[in-house]
Amino acid sequence: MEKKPENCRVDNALEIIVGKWKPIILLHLLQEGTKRHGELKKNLPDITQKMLTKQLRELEKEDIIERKVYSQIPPKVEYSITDYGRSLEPILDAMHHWGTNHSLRKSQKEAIQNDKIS
Amino acid sequence: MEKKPENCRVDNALEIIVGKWKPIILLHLLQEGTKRHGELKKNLPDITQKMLTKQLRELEKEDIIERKVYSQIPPKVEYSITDYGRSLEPILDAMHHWGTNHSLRKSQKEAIQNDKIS
DNA sequence: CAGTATCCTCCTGGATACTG
DNA sequence: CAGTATCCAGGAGGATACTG
Repeated sequence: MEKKPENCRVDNALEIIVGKWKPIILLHLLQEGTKRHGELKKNLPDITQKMLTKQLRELEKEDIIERKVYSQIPPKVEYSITDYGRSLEPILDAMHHWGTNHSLRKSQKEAIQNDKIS
Repeated sequence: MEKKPENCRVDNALEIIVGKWKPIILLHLLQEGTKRHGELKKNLPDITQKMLTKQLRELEKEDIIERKVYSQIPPKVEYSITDYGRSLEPILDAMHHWGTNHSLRKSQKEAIQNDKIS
């Protein structure tokens, strides 16, 4: 695996992960297992149905999640992480770890700023 | 560090890294050390000056890189990774690793498709 | 229940020209 | 050399209404 900048493949991973709701959707499926469309919607109160469907479809197209349709009325659709999708977990963990530390750092900086002012 | 989806901090990290040219800029600075504006431009043939400046400014604002200006004519400006920026390396490595494997996987899939057709 | 179908807004990124 | 200043196109994401 070449590490020279010219051979950068970071964007290949970013393409998959980037999307307003993709990381949080992946965390739900990774940590809580299979979920129905409606359950995800309930856990993501601010997402619209259109966006939820769109993000799920994009993840499905890349084999990150699996979509299982039950032909019944009313319809039932279940989403789950694929093995391949699970391979993203170290990346998501690393980002969550860094992100947690980053927000800490930011609030500390702001505290210092406020001290200076007062 | 809570790992429940509701406490997701992945986006905090994504915000910093996402940007058409940020990952590759970071790799250059991480792996080749301090660089002048013009050197980066030369290594990134397709970037416009406006975009290069914009991406660098955004990284600087987050303390990921440092900008050092030499007051002389003609001007000289050097960019380098900060210690804090270096803390992103595990994330970038993980994404590069995953991304390399992902493009391999994709080309294998395409090969299978072509076999089926012919 | 789990979607489509429209319409709309904003923001990212690019082309191009100019400057201390 | 290392930037600004404009102008512009495309796409991501959202609001809302409808449907098998």
